[in-house]
Parts: sequence; structure tokens; C-alpha cells
Amino acid sequence: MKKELAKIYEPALFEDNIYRLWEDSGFFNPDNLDLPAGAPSYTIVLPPPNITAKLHLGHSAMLAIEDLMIRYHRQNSYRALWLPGTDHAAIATQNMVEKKIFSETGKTRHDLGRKVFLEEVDKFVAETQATILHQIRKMGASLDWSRLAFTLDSPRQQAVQRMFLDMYNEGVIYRGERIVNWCPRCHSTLADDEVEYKEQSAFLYTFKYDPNFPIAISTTRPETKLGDTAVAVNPKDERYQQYIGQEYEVNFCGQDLRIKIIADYNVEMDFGTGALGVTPAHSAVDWQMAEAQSLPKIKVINEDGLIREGFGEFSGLSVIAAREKVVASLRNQGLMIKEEEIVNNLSCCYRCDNPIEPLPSRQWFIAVDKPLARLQGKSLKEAAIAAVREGEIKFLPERFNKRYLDWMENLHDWCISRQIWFGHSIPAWYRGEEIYVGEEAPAAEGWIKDNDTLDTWFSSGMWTFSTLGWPDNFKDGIKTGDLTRFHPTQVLETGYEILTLWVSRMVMMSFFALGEKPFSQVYLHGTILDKNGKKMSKSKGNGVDPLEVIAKYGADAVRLSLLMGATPGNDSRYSEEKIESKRNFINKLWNISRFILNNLDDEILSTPIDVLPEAKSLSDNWILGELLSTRKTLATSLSDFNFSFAAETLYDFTWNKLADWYLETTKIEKGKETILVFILKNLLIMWHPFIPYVTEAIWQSFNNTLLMVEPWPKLANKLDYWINNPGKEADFSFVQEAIIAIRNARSENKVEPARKLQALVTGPKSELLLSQAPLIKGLRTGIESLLATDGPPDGQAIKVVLRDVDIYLLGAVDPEKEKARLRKEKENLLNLISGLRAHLENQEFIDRAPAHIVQAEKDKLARYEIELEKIRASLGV
RNA sequence: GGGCUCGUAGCUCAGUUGGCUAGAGCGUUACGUUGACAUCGUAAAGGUCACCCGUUCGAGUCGGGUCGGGCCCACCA
Repeated sequence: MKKELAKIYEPALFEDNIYRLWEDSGFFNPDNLDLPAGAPSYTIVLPPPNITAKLHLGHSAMLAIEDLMIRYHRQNSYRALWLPGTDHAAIATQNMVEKKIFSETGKTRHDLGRKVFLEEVDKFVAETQATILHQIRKMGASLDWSRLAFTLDSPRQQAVQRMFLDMYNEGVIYRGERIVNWCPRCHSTLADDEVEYKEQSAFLYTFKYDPNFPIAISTTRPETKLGDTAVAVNPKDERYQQYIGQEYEVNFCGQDLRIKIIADYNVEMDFGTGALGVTPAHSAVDWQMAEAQSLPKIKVINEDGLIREGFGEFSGLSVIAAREKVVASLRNQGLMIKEEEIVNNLSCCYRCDNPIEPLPSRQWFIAVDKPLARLQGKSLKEAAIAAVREGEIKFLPERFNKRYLDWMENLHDWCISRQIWFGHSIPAWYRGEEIYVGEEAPAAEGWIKDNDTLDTWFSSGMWTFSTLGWPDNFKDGIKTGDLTRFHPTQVLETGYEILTLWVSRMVMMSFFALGEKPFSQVYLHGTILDKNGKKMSKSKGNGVDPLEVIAKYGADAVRLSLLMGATPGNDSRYSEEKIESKRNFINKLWNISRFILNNLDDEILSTPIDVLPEAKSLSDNWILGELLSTRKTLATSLSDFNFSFAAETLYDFTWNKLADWYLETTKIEKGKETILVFILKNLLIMWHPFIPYVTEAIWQSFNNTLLMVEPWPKLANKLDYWINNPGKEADFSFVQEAIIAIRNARSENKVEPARKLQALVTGPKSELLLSQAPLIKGLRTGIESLLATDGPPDGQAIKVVLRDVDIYLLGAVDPEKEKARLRKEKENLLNLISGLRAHLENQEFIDRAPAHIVQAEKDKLARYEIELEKIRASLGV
């Protein structure tokens, strides 16, 4: 039974009910879809949002794009799985909760203790997670909630522990030292992106270690020079060639040092003296040089930012105090050559603003260069590079291939341990110098658990397979269950800013665990900026709450506004006007449907959808051709990830072709019911992945089935007929141009309502129109001759008629001007033709270009030649 | 410093491997409608496609350079 549609579409009245209807149907879960056994899978894992805060518009855009892909494939008989989840975001979450507790109670995490603090974090996580899941549902996202995951829930914890053990046993995970960013005040390490650089003025001191040392060095931190073991120069620097490889015993401010002169390309020749004192223990770059050259590493500074024991008068001093003392000593000895004030970047803690101290520290690492038997001798890095280079994994836009490969090729071992409390624990135990790795502590006494946790990207790197039942679904190298059916996934859709942080890690982790890629295609979306092109952020207060705009305009309008005008990898701007215009469109679609449904009865509505109705007039022919070519464009643009273009094509068809023209003709011409119902059903099916709510709401008013699982009708063979039908374009322009002609002709008199003319002029009722418009005799003859033609009308013929009509009606066209225009056009065509001929005679082009391009060029040439003939004829040549 | 990217109408952006008179939405103006449509329709105005040079029969599109935004990475010891 058909239900009456209201005059205005009010999203709030429908959305929640429809979401419930979808969810209750069970079809979000691909296991419940009625599909043949061999149906291909289509899997997307949702990039798990951080549970630090509620979602913003960027997330909404992500959801809109992914839901579009999933719904489209679900309709088209794929085993479509979209897997939801959230990320524990270790550091970010811990900071958030620490701040919250501190502002509420004035207590730090140390005051609470590890256990109580983690309970607080869990409370926070539960709250935000509920908010986030609610927001996701409001967007209409068709996620399979039965598979909901969290990077720190129990199945994921088991997976992470197992991964750590496997990697450790394979020698991929090892414990080693490296320079970390240490905040002496917070007593914790900082990730590279938590370090903030601040410009400050500092003194650059140039001096010699002692009078017998041949080279002067420059530094802003003389106190660290107590730990120097080398001086590095650029290998191309002629000044120092003779010293390279030599070793010197020096006494620097009372400390005996052994300094080797080494060559390294990282040294800039024109900075300072072009010679760099290498302090392996207190500079990341120097550490690398020391590793490369096997230099000893002397620790000078301790975890409190004080000079360590064993440095005589300097021991126990702060770095600043030690610096003053060293400088004074150098001045006294006459070793100081130059002191100049410069501006440099100071590394600071993002939390407390204090300068950070690079310190060596024992950490857990993943060896990215270790050859692995399970990867046929390739290292993780090599496997991850090969997958992209050989095209197994593709990026969109393609330019991110380069960024990925550049980053991968320069990748060093990945430090995975973090000195924070919230996160996956490290399954390692220590007793003195002994290390044991395993989930349970060894039976013997005295073993102490590793206190650190894992980098959050360790667990999110496993996201594509930890969510599909790994490791239980992976026995003896063979995938079972969900892993067989859904891995590798088809598409990873995410923001380009986490390409290196996340995407690259997923590739390595998947190759290690399963020996296969995690996904085939990576679609990278841009960032949603505010109206002025600025990033949205809490501190600026320019963020937009998706729930608010959904409440105001409906989820469909928000989705469509985020999909249209957004291209992969490019940022797009948010504006409320844009949402408003999409809201208006959705209402238009509602009213188109309402208009059609009001003119139909129940029987016709049950017409099978895969029966192409018969076209009885030019306008029928035209609109069906447009519908089917729109559908074709839509399918190709969707498979090319050209979402914006897909939506625009459909939008243009719906509004400019269907509503503005065809529906108007049906107000005059009756008997279009079967065509209208065919168009309406197809229209709703095609729009559904973009704007699921309104389309489902309309569909439900006259169907018992769910639009969500309504397949696109099979019309392939018919499609070609309509697309190749040359009448389809002509009819439209013919009508339009006729209207213009009529209006121009009658500008002095009263004008017939344009839309009536539009309708009348196309069909059998044109007689009526013509009798009312005696002025347009030329048009009449034209129409009559066209109507008399059998078969599809010739577009060119229509154009010729129209030109005649134009000239006749206006009487104002200067024949000379027209001739001049034609001459110019002729000139143009001649140029085109000779160019195309030359092109086609070029053997290189014929050999190298794909066949369809060559054919297209040939077709073009043929068209131009025909056109040229016509112009020649009208010029009387 | 290295790399990437963008510059098209007042604003936000399309422009599908170079092709006929460069498009859309919003905004502006005029006229017409208000029995599918918080309207809607028809039209108008508005662009040296940042600039220069080159390749080509032909450049918004390809190459080189200049200017101006944005992003990423590295980082001055």
C-alpha cells in the first residue's frame, strides 16, 4: 500500500526509525545477506577513531565516503563488510585523563597510583566510546556492529601479546638502546611529534678541546662536550682531509677524552668551523654516527638533567650551571675562539614547556631490516616497499606512493615501548640482567614485570586482521573463518596525515602475521577546514559538532555536502550554506517522488524494475537515455573513487533533466506511468548510497522490501541502445532552444508560461501549442518533419531546423554576420582536421597509444569532416 | 634545507590521459510563477584559467622558470 508523503521532508521524523529498521534487518552483517556462495567480498575496516574526544566533521566525511562504497557494493551483491571499532590512543588518552583529574582534584597520576588511575581511564573510555558510537549511528553508517572492536579489548590484547611473542621469537623484536626525547621534569619520554620547537637566542661557542687539538669546533652546548668521542667533518671538506681517521688524546676542562676524526655527509661545511663535536649519548644524529663508526658512547647527563658522577667539579650541576662553568674554563685557558649570538630551535616538552634532554635509554624495537624466512628472505621494510612498488597496493591520489616509499626507504628500527601506563602491556620480565619474554612470569622468584606499554600504532597496525579473528583464525599458516573471507580487505579509507604513522605500519604488520597485504587500495581523504580555510580545532573554537548540523539539516544533507566537491587528497572547506543547498536538494528529491507517486496507482507501482518501459515520444526517449547514461557514468565514477563527480552527475540528472524538463512534460502528456515508476525506482536505488535515509523513507512508502539491499537492475544490453541513440541530446536542446526562440520572438507581447511551452512542444500535443502560437510557423514545420521521421531522430537535423526557426523568428540575424561566423567555424574545423590527420599519420602515436584512443581520434576526425561538409553546404561552396 | 601540493567567476570548487564558444553550487540582478517543491522556473551580469617562456596544428591541461598560499619531512650542531 502506498503511503501519502508529507509536503516537506523532515529528516528528524524518519532517521532514527529507519536506522533501527536497517539494524534490525541484520543486513549490516554480511553473514545475513542472501548471496550465492561464491559472491565476492568487499571489506573496509573503519579507521578506529581515538576515544579521546567526540567525533568532528572530518570523521563524518570519512563515514560518508566509506558508507557510500559499502552500500553501493552491498546493493550490487558483494559480501559487504564494514567493520567498526575505536582506538585507545594510549598517550593522547592518558594525557587527557591526567589533565581532567588534575583540574578536578589537583592530583597527579602518581598520587593515584597505577591501578586507580587506570580505572579512571577506563571510566573515561566507556563514556567517550558511547558518545562516538552514537554519533556514528546518527550518520547512517551501515557498520556491522556484531563485530565491534576496540584496540584494547580482550581479543585485541590477546592478539597483541601473541604478535609480540611471535616477533620476539623470530628476532624481529629486540631490546636495545637509543636516544629518546626525555623530559627531565615530567620524567618520561616523548614521541617525536610531542616535541615542540621554540625559537630562542643562544650563544654559539667556537673553541678547541685543548691546545694540542688541531681543529676548532662550534656548539651551543659546551657542557655535553664532556662526552665527546669524535669530531666529524664533511668528507668533501678540503680543510680537514689530512686529519680524517686520526685519533687524539685531549684534556677537556680536566676530563681526559679520546677523540677520533671521522667523515660524515651530515656535517655542513659552512656552519661554524665545519667541524662537529660528536656526543653520541646526547644527540640523536651523533648517536647514529657513533653506531655507524662504532664509537664509544659516554653518558654525561642523567635522568634529572644533572651532570653524572665521574665528571669532577661538574658532577651534580644542572646543565645550565655546567655550561657556564665550562665556558668560563675555556675562556681562562684561552681556548675560546669566538662567542656569537645566534637564533636556534630549542626542543621543548609539549606538556611542561621545559627543554627536553636527548638521552640514551633501553627500549624495545622492531627490526625493519632483518631478513625473514617467512617473507622469503625479505625484511619487513622490503616487503612493505615491494607491495607498493609492484602495484599490489595502490594509493589514491597516486602522488602518495612517493611519500610512502620515501618514508619507508629511510625507515629506521621502530621503537615500540612507551613509558606510560595506559596501553598494551609488554610481556617481558626482568631479573637483574636476565630477560624473559612470555605472557606469564617464569615460575622462579624475583622476576619483575616490564612497566612500559606499547606504542599505540603497534595495536592499530594489526587492525585489519586483529578484528577478523587473528590469531585464532590462523592455524599453521592457513586462514580460516572471517580471515579467509574478508582479508586482505579491499579499501582502506583514511586521512593522508596518518599515511606514515598508521598505513605503513599496517602493511608491515600484516606481512609479518599473514604474509599478505592488509588492503589493495588506499583512498586518502583531505582535511575538512573551516569556512576560512583554517584547520578546525578545539582551542580555536571553530569546530563543528556533526550532531548539531544533523539535527538542523538531516544526516543526508550533511553526507551529501561532504561528498560533493571533495576530491581525494585535497582539503575541502565546510560551510553551512553548502549543507543548506543539499538539504534543499533532498527536499526536491522528496517532492519529485511525491509528485510521481501522486500520479500513480498501486498496480503500476508493482511493475518489475528490470523491464525497460517503451518510449512513446521524443522526450521519453531522451529521458530514458539520460537515465541510463547517468547510471553508466555513476558506475564508472564510483569504481574510480570519483565520488564527487558521481554525485554531481546524478544531481544534474535529477534536477536539471528529470525535474525541470521531463516532469513538466508529463503534466501535459499523460500515459507516462510506466516510465515514471521505472525512473523513480532507479533514481532511488542510485541515490541510496549517497543519501540513504531519504531514499529509504520514500521507498518504504510504497514497498515492503528494504532499499538498502535492493540490487541495481540488470539493464546492460538495453543501456547501449539508449546511449548510442543520437536523439537523446538533440531532443533536449531542441526543446530548450525552441523556448528561447519563442520568448525572444514574443518579448513585446504577453508571454505564455514557459513551462507549458516546454511540455507542449515535445509531444503529440504540440498541435495545441502551435495553434496558440501562430508566430512560429518555422518551428511548426520543423517539428512536423521531425515527428514524421521514423526511428530515432537525427540530432543534426534538429539543429538545422532550429537554426532556421531562429532566423525566421528573430528576423534579426544579419546574414553577413552569420556567414562570417560560419567562415570562422570552417577555418577552425580545417585546423582541427589537419591537426588530427597529422596526429593519426604519426606512427609513434599509432604504436604507443591504446587502441581506443586511436579510435576516438578517428571518430572525432570523421565527425569534424561531416560538420565541415555541412558548413560548406550552407556557405554555398 | 628537501619533497609534495594548490593558484580557474564576488565566494567554494569541478574541469576524466591537450580538442570546437572553460562549467557547477552559493551570492548578485531582472522577469515570471506560487496546487510536487521551507519555493520553483527562465535568463542576465561576472573569467587576460597567478605570471613568463617553451613543446604542439592546437595548452586551463604537458615541460621549464618566477611570484604567492598550504602541507609533510629533516633540522642548524
